Amino acid sequence: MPKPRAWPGPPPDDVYEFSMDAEEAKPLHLHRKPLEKTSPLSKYIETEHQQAGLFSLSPFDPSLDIAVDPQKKRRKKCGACTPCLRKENCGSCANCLNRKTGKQICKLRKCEQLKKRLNEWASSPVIAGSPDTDGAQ
DNA sequence: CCAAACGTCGTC
DNA sequence: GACGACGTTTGG
Repeated sequence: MPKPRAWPGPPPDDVYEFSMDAEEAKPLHLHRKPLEKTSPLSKYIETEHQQAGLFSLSPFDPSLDIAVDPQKKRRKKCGACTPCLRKENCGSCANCLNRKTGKQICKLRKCEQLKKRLNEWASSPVIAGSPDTDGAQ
């Protein structure tokens, strides 16, 4: 078994079952922009800051977002944690030294949220700022 | 199209 | 359990 792995790709999802409404059935353009097209990083960060410190409840239902493909949707940096605030890479960590092969962001810039597993992150009721010294596990 | 970065699997 | 490597996704 050279490289069995799990699935080399997604299952037979050659077609989607969503209703092809005239409004959404627009031509697939030339690129693949599923959703969130007009979301500048700056705007995104601002939103995160607000949600992280000003709003306890999300303005939108996160369930709808993950309902699309929770296991395939890639998360983005929160932009509010210390690592995210870092603008330059350290250039000394393994990721920086092996960025070409490792293809990963500098360890010092790795978002606290992304460090957690998708399951843990999805289970977290709050957004960062909760180290929780209870050590539940 | 390319570079950067995330997600998952394999190995130590 | 942590780290490394590779594939894939995402943004410019």
